[in-house]
Amino acid sequence: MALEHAILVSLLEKPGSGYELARRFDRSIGYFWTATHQQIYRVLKRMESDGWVEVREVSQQGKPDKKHYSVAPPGRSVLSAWLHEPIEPESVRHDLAVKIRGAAFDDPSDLIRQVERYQQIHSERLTHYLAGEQRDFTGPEAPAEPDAMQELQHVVLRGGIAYERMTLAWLDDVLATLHRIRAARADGRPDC
Amino acid sequence: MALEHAILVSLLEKPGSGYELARRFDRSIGYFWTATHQQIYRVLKRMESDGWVEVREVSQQGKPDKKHYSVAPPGRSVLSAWLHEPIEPESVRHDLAVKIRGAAFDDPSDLIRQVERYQQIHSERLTHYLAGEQRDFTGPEAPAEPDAMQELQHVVLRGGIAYERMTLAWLDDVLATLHRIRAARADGRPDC
DNA sequence: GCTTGCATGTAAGAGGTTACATGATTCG
DNA sequence: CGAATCATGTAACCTCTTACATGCAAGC
Repeated sequence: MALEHAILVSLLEKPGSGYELARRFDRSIGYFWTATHQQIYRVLKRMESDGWVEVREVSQQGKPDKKHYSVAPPGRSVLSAWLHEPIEPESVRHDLAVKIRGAAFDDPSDLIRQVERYQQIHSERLTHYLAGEQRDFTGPEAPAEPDAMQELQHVVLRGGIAYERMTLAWLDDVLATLHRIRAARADGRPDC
Repeated sequence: MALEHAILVSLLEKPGSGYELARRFDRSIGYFWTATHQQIYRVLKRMESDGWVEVREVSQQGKPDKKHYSVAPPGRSVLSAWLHEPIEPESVRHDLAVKIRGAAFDDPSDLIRQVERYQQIHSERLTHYLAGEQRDFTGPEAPAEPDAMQELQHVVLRGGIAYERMTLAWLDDVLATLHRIRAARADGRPDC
Protein backbone atom coordinates (compact mmCIF):
# COMPACT_ATOMS: atom_id res chain seq x y z
CA MET A 1 0.00 0.00 0.00
CA ALA A 2 2.77 2.42 -0.73
CA LEU A 3 3.34 2.54 -4.45
CA GLU A 4 0.97 5.50 -4.34
CA HIS A 5 3.29 7.22 -1.90
CA ALA A 6 6.41 6.45 -3.90
CA ILE A 7 4.70 7.96 -6.95
CA LEU A 8 3.62 11.05 -5.01
CA VAL A 9 7.17 11.63 -3.79
CA SER A 10 8.56 11.16 -7.26
CA LEU A 11 6.02 13.55 -8.79
CA LEU A 12 6.73 16.13 -6.11
CA GLU A 13 10.43 15.89 -6.87
CA LYS A 14 9.59 16.32 -10.54
CA PRO A 15 6.25 16.06 -12.36
CA GLY A 16 6.10 13.88 -15.45
CA SER A 17 4.32 11.17 -17.42
CA GLY A 18 3.64 7.57 -16.48
CA TYR A 19 6.35 6.53 -18.86
CA GLU A 20 8.86 8.86 -17.25
CA LEU A 21 7.90 7.52 -13.84
CA ALA A 22 8.44 3.99 -15.09
CA ARG A 23 11.97 5.04 -16.20
CA ARG A 24 12.67 6.48 -12.76
CA PHE A 25 11.52 3.24 -11.19
CA ASP A 26 14.23 1.57 -13.27
CA ARG A 27 16.83 3.93 -11.80
CA SER A 28 16.92 6.19 -8.75
CA ILE A 29 13.65 5.26 -7.08
CA GLY A 30 13.98 1.70 -8.32
CA TYR A 31 16.92 1.21 -5.96
CA PHE A 32 14.48 1.06 -3.09
CA TRP A 33 11.09 0.56 -4.73
CA THR A 34 10.42 -1.57 -7.79
CA ALA A 35 7.36 -1.14 -9.98
CA THR A 36 6.52 -2.00 -13.57
CA HIS A 37 4.84 0.34 -16.01
CA GLN A 38 1.63 -1.69 -15.79
CA GLN A 39 1.42 -1.07 -12.06
CA ILE A 40 2.25 2.59 -12.47
CA TYR A 41 -0.40 3.24 -15.13
CA ARG A 42 -3.02 1.43 -13.11
CA VAL A 43 -2.24 3.33 -9.91
CA LEU A 44 -1.93 6.69 -11.69
CA LYS A 45 -5.39 6.23 -13.12
CA ARG A 46 -6.81 5.50 -9.69
CA MET A 47 -4.94 8.42 -8.16
CA GLU A 48 -6.31 10.69 -10.86
CA SER A 49 -9.89 9.62 -10.26
CA ASP A 50 -9.32 10.12 -6.51
CA GLY A 51 -8.08 13.64 -7.19
CA TRP A 52 -4.57 13.03 -5.81
CA VAL A 53 -2.89 14.04 -9.05
CA GLU A 54 -3.70 16.34 -11.97
CA VAL A 55 -3.22 15.49 -15.62
CA ARG A 56 -2.42 17.68 -18.59
CA GLU A 57 -2.31 16.10 -22.03
CA VAL A 58 0.77 17.26 -23.88
CA SER A 59 1.19 16.95 -27.64
CA GLN A 60 4.72 16.41 -28.82
CA GLN A 61 6.12 16.51 -32.32
CA GLY A 62 7.68 13.25 -33.46
CA LYS A 63 6.50 11.48 -30.33
CA PRO A 64 3.12 10.24 -29.15
CA ASP A 65 1.07 12.43 -26.86
CA LYS A 66 1.76 12.06 -23.20
CA LYS A 67 -0.11 12.68 -19.99
CA HIS A 68 1.80 15.03 -17.75
CA TYR A 69 1.00 14.32 -14.10
CA SER A 70 1.54 16.58 -11.10
CA VAL A 71 0.49 16.29 -7.45
CA ALA A 72 -2.77 17.97 -6.46
CA PRO A 73 -3.36 19.35 -2.94
CA PRO A 74 -5.31 16.26 -1.75
CA GLY A 75 -2.37 14.10 -2.86
CA ARG A 76 -0.03 16.19 -0.78
CA SER A 77 -2.29 15.72 2.24
CA VAL A 78 -2.37 11.98 1.70
CA LEU A 79 1.41 11.87 1.54
CA SER A 80 1.73 14.02 4.62
CA ALA A 81 -0.62 11.76 6.58
CA TRP A 82 1.35 8.69 5.49
CA LEU A 83 4.65 10.29 6.50
CA HIS A 84 3.26 10.71 10.02
CA GLU A 85 2.26 7.07 10.32
CA PRO A 86 4.67 4.91 12.33
CA ILE A 87 7.37 3.10 10.34
CA GLU A 88 6.70 -0.61 10.36
CA PRO A 89 9.61 -3.04 10.19
CA GLU A 90 9.72 -4.24 6.60
CA SER A 91 8.87 -7.76 5.61
CA VAL A 92 11.93 -9.33 4.05
CA ARG A 93 12.24 -12.03 1.43
CA HIS A 94 15.77 -13.05 0.59
CA ASP A 95 15.89 -15.89 -1.89
CA LEU A 96 19.62 -16.10 -1.51
CA ALA A 97 19.48 -16.83 2.21
CA VAL A 98 17.00 -19.64 1.54
CA LYS A 99 19.28 -21.03 -1.14
CA ILE A 100 22.31 -20.91 1.12
CA ARG A 101 20.55 -22.86 3.83
CA GLY A 102 19.27 -25.22 1.15
CA ALA A 103 22.85 -25.89 0.06
CA ALA A 104 23.18 -28.17 3.10
CA PHE A 105 21.05 -30.66 1.16
CA ASP A 106 22.71 -30.36 -2.22
CA ASP A 107 26.06 -30.04 -3.97
CA PRO A 108 27.31 -26.49 -3.29
CA SER A 109 29.39 -26.19 -6.50
CA ASP A 110 26.60 -24.75 -8.57
CA LEU A 111 25.63 -22.32 -5.85
CA ILE A 112 29.22 -21.10 -5.68
CA ARG A 113 29.09 -20.12 -9.32
CA GLN A 114 25.80 -18.34 -8.82
CA VAL A 115 27.01 -16.46 -5.77
CA GLU A 116 29.98 -15.28 -7.80
CA ARG A 117 27.64 -13.98 -10.49
CA TYR A 118 25.49 -12.33 -7.86
CA GLN A 119 28.57 -10.73 -6.37
CA GLN A 120 29.39 -9.26 -9.75
CA ILE A 121 25.89 -7.78 -10.07
CA HIS A 122 26.24 -6.11 -6.69
CA SER A 123 29.70 -4.93 -7.51
CA GLU A 124 28.38 -3.25 -10.66
CA ARG A 125 25.56 -1.74 -8.71
CA LEU A 126 28.01 -0.26 -6.21
CA THR A 127 30.08 1.24 -9.03
CA HIS A 128 26.91 2.67 -10.49
CA TYR A 129 25.82 4.20 -7.17
CA LEU A 130 29.26 5.71 -6.60
CA ALA A 131 29.23 7.24 -10.09
CA GLY A 132 25.80 8.71 -9.38
CA GLU A 133 26.99 10.12 -6.07
CA GLN A 134 30.01 11.69 -7.75
CA ARG A 135 27.86 13.15 -10.50
CA ASP A 136 25.04 14.53 -8.35
CA PHE A 137 26.49 15.19 -4.91
CA THR A 138 30.24 15.06 -4.40
CA GLY A 139 31.77 15.89 -7.80
CA PRO A 140 32.77 19.31 -9.16
CA GLU A 141 29.48 19.65 -11.05
CA ALA A 142 27.44 19.10 -7.91
CA PRO A 143 25.72 22.04 -6.18
CA ALA A 144 27.84 23.70 -3.48
CA GLU A 145 24.86 24.19 -1.20
CA PRO A 146 22.40 21.37 -1.74
CA ASP A 147 18.76 21.94 -0.77
CA ALA A 148 16.76 19.64 1.50
CA MET A 149 15.52 17.51 -1.36
CA GLN A 150 19.06 16.85 -2.58
CA GLU A 151 20.40 16.20 0.90
CA LEU A 152 17.67 13.63 1.46
CA GLN A 153 18.26 12.00 -1.91
CA HIS A 154 21.93 11.82 -0.99
CA VAL A 155 21.39 10.19 2.38
CA VAL A 156 19.18 7.55 0.75
CA LEU A 157 21.88 6.93 -1.84
CA ARG A 158 24.48 6.62 0.92
CA GLY A 159 22.21 3.94 2.38
CA GLY A 160 22.30 2.09 -0.92
CA ILE A 161 26.09 2.34 -1.04
CA ALA A 162 26.41 1.05 2.52
CA TYR A 163 24.06 -1.80 1.68
CA GLU A 164 26.07 -2.85 -1.38
CA ARG A 165 29.38 -2.72 0.51
CA MET A 166 27.94 -4.77 3.35
CA THR A 167 26.48 -7.27 0.89
CA LEU A 168 29.76 -7.68 -0.99
CA ALA A 169 31.66 -8.31 2.24
CA TRP A 170 29.07 -10.85 3.32
CA LEU A 171 29.15 -12.62 -0.05
CA ASP A 172 32.90 -13.14 0.44
CA ASP A 173 32.06 -14.77 3.74
CA VAL A 174 29.40 -16.92 2.05
CA LEU A 175 31.80 -18.05 -0.66
CA ALA A 176 34.47 -18.95 1.86
CA THR A 177 31.92 -20.99 3.82
CA LEU A 178 30.67 -22.80 0.71
CA HIS A 179 34.26 -23.61 -0.35
CA ARG A 180 35.04 -24.96 3.11
CA ILE A 181 31.99 -27.22 3.02
CA ARG A 182 32.77 -28.50 -0.44
CA ALA A 183 36.34 -29.27 0.56
CA ALA A 184 35.17 -31.11 3.68
CA ARG A 185 32.77 -33.19 1.62
CA ALA A 186 35.48 -33.99 -0.94
CA ASP A 187 37.61 -35.22 1.97
CA GLY A 188 34.85 -37.62 2.83
CA ARG A 189 33.98 -35.91 6.07
CA PRO A 190 30.26 -36.57 6.18
CA ASP A 191 29.29 -33.29 7.77
CA CYS A 192 25.59 -33.45 7.08
CA MET B 1 7.22 -18.11 -5.86
CA ALA B 2 9.59 -19.33 -3.22
CA LEU B 3 7.65 -19.83 -0.03
CA GLU B 4 7.50 -23.46 -1.16
CA HIS B 5 11.28 -23.57 -1.20
CA ALA B 6 11.65 -21.89 2.16
CA ILE B 7 9.26 -24.48 3.60
CA LEU B 8 11.16 -27.36 1.96
CA VAL B 9 14.45 -26.13 3.43
CA SER B 10 12.90 -25.71 6.85
CA LEU B 11 11.34 -29.18 6.75
CA LEU B 12 14.63 -30.71 5.63
CA GLU B 13 16.38 -29.04 8.53
CA LYS B 14 13.68 -30.41 10.82
CA PRO B 15 10.30 -31.94 9.98
CA GLY B 16 7.27 -30.63 11.83
CA SER B 17 3.71 -29.31 11.74
CA GLY B 18 2.32 -26.25 10.00
CA TYR B 19 2.07 -24.59 13.36
CA GLU B 20 5.71 -25.30 14.16
CA LEU B 21 6.70 -23.92 10.75
CA ALA B 22 4.70 -20.77 11.47
CA ARG B 23 6.68 -20.41 14.74
CA ARG B 24 9.97 -20.78 12.83
CA PHE B 25 8.83 -18.10 10.40
CA ASP B 26 8.52 -15.82 13.41
CA ARG B 27 12.12 -16.55 14.34
CA SER B 28 15.12 -17.98 12.50
CA ILE B 29 13.68 -18.27 8.98
CA GLY B 30 11.57 -15.19 9.56
CA TYR B 31 14.73 -13.09 9.60
CA PHE B 32 14.95 -13.49 5.84
CA TRP B 33 11.54 -14.80 4.81
CA THR B 34 8.26 -13.72 6.32
CA ALA B 35 5.09 -15.79 6.08
CA THR B 36 1.91 -16.03 8.08
CA HIS B 37 0.27 -19.26 9.20
CA GLN B 38 -2.51 -18.78 6.62
CA GLN B 39 0.01 -18.79 3.81
CA ILE B 40 1.86 -21.75 5.27
CA TYR B 41 -1.24 -23.93 5.67
CA ARG B 42 -2.38 -23.14 2.15
CA VAL B 43 0.99 -23.91 0.59
CA LEU B 44 1.48 -27.05 2.69
CA LYS B 45 -1.85 -28.36 1.44
CA ARG B 46 -0.84 -27.74 -2.16
CA MET B 47 2.58 -29.27 -1.61
CA GLU B 48 0.96 -32.32 -0.09
CA SER B 49 -1.39 -32.81 -3.04
CA ASP B 50 1.60 -32.37 -5.37
CA GLY B 51 3.48 -35.08 -3.49
CA TRP B 52 6.31 -32.80 -2.37
CA VAL B 53 5.74 -33.52 1.32
CA GLU B 54 4.35 -36.39 3.34
CA VAL B 55 1.95 -36.09 6.24
CA ARG B 56 1.51 -38.18 9.33
CA GLU B 57 -1.33 -37.34 11.73
CA VAL B 58 -0.05 -37.38 15.29
CA SER B 59 -2.33 -37.58 18.31
CA GLN B 60 -1.07 -35.81 21.38
CA GLN B 61 -2.34 -35.90 24.93
CA GLY B 62 -3.46 -32.54 26.26
CA LYS B 63 -2.98 -30.93 22.85
CA PRO B 64 -4.91 -31.06 19.59
CA ASP B 65 -3.85 -33.48 16.90
CA LYS B 66 -1.22 -32.22 14.55
CA LYS B 67 -0.09 -33.00 11.05
CA HIS B 68 3.57 -33.88 10.98
CA TYR B 69 5.11 -32.97 7.63
CA SER B 70 8.34 -34.21 6.09
CA VAL B 71 9.89 -33.78 2.66
CA ALA B 72 9.18 -36.50 0.09
CA PRO B 73 11.66 -37.38 -2.69
CA PRO B 74 9.84 -35.27 -5.34
CA GLY B 75 10.06 -32.28 -2.99
CA ARG B 76 13.78 -32.77 -2.70
CA SER B 77 14.08 -32.78 -6.49
CA VAL B 78 12.06 -29.60 -6.76
CA LEU B 79 14.31 -27.91 -4.22
CA SER B 80 17.40 -29.16 -5.96
CA ALA B 81 16.19 -27.82 -9.33
CA TRP B 82 15.42 -24.46 -7.76
CA LEU B 83 18.85 -24.27 -6.12
CA HIS B 84 20.40 -24.64 -9.57
CA GLU B 85 18.38 -21.78 -11.07
CA PRO B 86 20.25 -18.48 -11.38
CA ILE B 87 19.88 -16.08 -8.47
CA GLU B 88 17.82 -13.08 -9.52
CA PRO B 89 18.46 -9.70 -7.95
CA GLU B 90 15.69 -9.23 -5.43
CA SER B 91 12.97 -6.67 -5.84
CA VAL B 92 13.21 -4.22 -2.97
CA ARG B 93 10.56 -2.15 -1.26
CA HIS B 94 11.86 0.16 1.43
CA ASP B 95 9.11 2.31 2.90
CA LEU B 96 11.66 4.18 4.96
CA ALA B 97 13.61 5.40 1.94
CA VAL B 98 10.40 6.68 0.37
CA LYS B 99 9.51 8.44 3.61
CA ILE B 100 12.94 10.04 3.88
CA ARG B 101 12.71 11.47 0.39
CA GLY B 102 9.16 12.53 1.18
CA ALA B 103 10.45 14.49 4.18
CA ALA B 104 11.63 17.17 1.73
CA PHE B 105 7.95 18.11 1.38
CA ASP B 106 6.97 18.01 5.03
CA ASP B 107 8.10 18.89 8.53
CA PRO B 108 10.88 16.41 9.45
CA SER B 109 10.26 16.53 13.23
CA ASP B 110 7.78 13.69 13.23
CA LEU B 111 9.98 11.57 11.00
CA ILE B 112 12.90 12.08 13.38
CA ARG B 113 10.89 10.55 16.21
CA GLN B 114 9.90 7.63 14.02
CA VAL B 115 13.44 6.99 12.84
CA GLU B 116 14.54 6.90 16.48
CA ARG B 117 11.88 4.28 17.20
CA TYR B 118 12.94 2.32 14.14
CA GLN B 119 16.55 2.50 15.27
CA GLN B 120 15.54 0.98 18.58
CA ILE B 121 13.77 -1.90 16.84
CA HIS B 122 16.89 -2.66 14.82
CA SER B 123 19.07 -2.32 17.85
CA GLU B 124 16.95 -4.92 19.65
CA ARG B 125 17.07 -7.16 16.63
CA LEU B 126 20.86 -6.99 16.59
CA THR B 127 21.02 -7.89 20.27
CA HIS B 128 18.70 -10.78 19.60
CA TYR B 129 20.81 -12.03 16.67
CA LEU B 130 24.00 -11.77 18.70
CA ALA B 131 22.42 -13.73 21.54
CA GLY B 132 21.34 -16.42 19.07
CA GLU B 133 24.83 -16.57 17.60
CA GLN B 134 26.34 -16.94 21.06
CA ARG B 135 23.86 -19.65 21.99
CA ASP B 136 24.08 -21.72 18.81
CA PHE B 137 27.47 -21.08 17.28
CA THR B 138 30.11 -19.25 19.28
CA GLY B 139 29.26 -19.90 22.94
CA PRO B 140 30.49 -22.73 25.19
CA GLU B 141 27.33 -24.77 24.54
CA ALA B 142 27.85 -24.65 20.78
CA PRO B 143 29.13 -27.69 18.89
CA ALA B 144 32.92 -27.78 18.53
CA GLU B 145 32.72 -29.11 15.00
CA PRO B 146 29.61 -27.80 13.33
CA ASP B 147 28.16 -29.69 10.39
CA ALA B 148 27.38 -28.15 7.00
CA MET B 149 23.82 -27.27 7.97
CA GLN B 150 24.99 -25.39 11.05
CA GLU B 151 27.78 -23.62 9.19
CA LEU B 152 25.31 -22.43 6.58
CA GLN B 153 22.81 -21.31 9.20
CA HIS B 154 25.64 -19.42 10.85
CA VAL B 155 26.75 -17.62 7.70
CA VAL B 156 23.16 -16.53 7.05
CA LEU B 157 22.93 -15.26 10.62
CA ARG B 158 26.21 -13.37 10.15
CA GLY B 159 24.54 -11.74 7.16
CA GLY B 160 21.67 -10.63 9.36
CA ILE B 161 24.09 -9.23 11.93
CA ALA B 162 26.02 -7.33 9.25
CA TYR B 163 22.75 -5.99 7.89
CA GLU B 164 21.61 -4.72 11.28
CA ARG B 165 24.95 -3.06 12.00
CA MET B 166 24.97 -1.39 8.60
CA THR B 167 21.37 -0.24 9.09
CA LEU B 168 22.07 1.24 12.53
CA ALA B 169 25.06 3.18 11.22
CA TRP B 170 23.00 4.46 8.31
CA LEU B 171 20.13 5.49 10.59
CA ASP B 172 22.60 7.67 12.53
CA ASP B 173 23.46 9.29 9.23
CA VAL B 174 19.76 9.75 8.43
CA LEU B 175 19.07 11.34 11.81
CA ALA B 176 21.99 13.73 11.46
CA THR B 177 20.72 14.76 8.02
CA LEU B 178 17.16 15.28 9.24
CA HIS B 179 18.39 17.37 12.20
CA ARG B 180 20.51 19.49 9.87
CA ILE B 181 17.54 20.15 7.60
CA ARG B 182 15.26 21.02 10.48
CA ALA B 183 17.84 23.44 11.90
CA ALA B 184 18.30 25.07 8.50
CA ARG B 185 14.55 25.54 8.15
CA ALA B 186 14.27 27.00 11.66
CA ASP B 187 16.98 29.50 10.67
CA GLY B 188 14.74 30.58 7.86
CA ARG B 189 17.02 29.26 5.15
CA PRO B 190 14.45 28.22 2.56
CA ASP B 191 16.32 25.21 1.26
CA CYS B 192 13.47 23.63 -0.60
C1' DG C 1 -12.98 -16.52 34.67
C1' DC C 2 -9.38 -14.76 31.46
C1' DT C 3 -5.40 -15.05 28.88
C1' DT C 4 -1.91 -17.59 26.53
C1' DG C 5 -0.43 -21.44 23.78
C1' DC C 6 -1.37 -25.19 20.57
C1' DA C 7 -3.47 -26.37 16.26
C1' DT C 8 -6.05 -25.79 12.08
C1' DG C 9 -8.47 -23.54 8.76
C1' DT C 10 -11.92 -20.16 5.26
C1' DA C 11 -12.83 -16.01 2.57
C1' DA C 12 -12.51 -11.45 0.71
C1' DG C 13 -9.82 -8.18 -1.11
C1' DA C 14 -5.54 -5.77 -2.21
C1' DG C 15 -1.42 -5.91 -4.63
C1' DG C 16 1.97 -7.65 -7.90
C1' DT C 17 3.54 -10.37 -12.09
C1' DT C 18 3.34 -11.85 -16.80
C1' DA C 19 1.66 -11.91 -21.23
C1' DC C 20 -0.45 -9.56 -24.85
C1' DA C 21 -1.51 -5.39 -27.67
C1' DT C 22 -0.91 -1.04 -30.41
C1' DG C 23 1.37 2.58 -33.03
C1' DA C 24 4.64 6.16 -34.32
C1' DT C 25 9.55 7.59 -34.94
C1' DT C 26 14.52 7.32 -35.10
C1' DC C 27 18.87 5.14 -35.91
C1' DG C 28 21.92 1.93 -38.03
C1' DC D 1 14.37 -3.26 -43.16
C1' DG D 2 14.68 -4.29 -38.40
C1' DA D 3 15.50 -2.91 -33.76
C1' DA D 4 15.09 0.32 -30.16
C1' DT D 5 12.71 4.15 -27.87
C1' DC D 6 8.60 6.66 -26.64
C1' DA D 7 3.99 6.13 -24.94
C1' DT D 8 -0.12 3.93 -23.33
C1' DG D 9 -2.92 0.41 -21.96
C1' DT D 10 -5.96 -4.59 -20.99
C1' DA D 11 -6.54 -9.17 -18.96
C1' DA D 12 -5.53 -13.24 -16.50
C1' DC D 13 -3.38 -15.03 -12.94
C1' DC D 14 -0.93 -15.62 -8.75
C1' DT D 15 0.35 -14.21 -4.19
C1' DC D 16 -0.10 -11.92 0.04
C1' DT D 17 -2.60 -9.59 3.70
C1' DT D 18 -6.28 -9.13 6.89
C1' DA D 19 -10.16 -10.50 9.19
C1' DC D 20 -12.88 -14.06 10.91
C1' DA D 21 -13.58 -18.72 12.96
C1' DT D 22 -13.12 -22.87 16.08
C1' DG D 23 -11.77 -25.58 20.12
C1' DC D 24 -9.16 -27.55 23.97
C1' DA D 25 -5.80 -27.24 27.91
C1' DA D 26 -2.88 -24.97 31.28
C1' DG D 27 -1.79 -21.36 34.37
C1' DC D 28 -2.92 -17.18 36.95
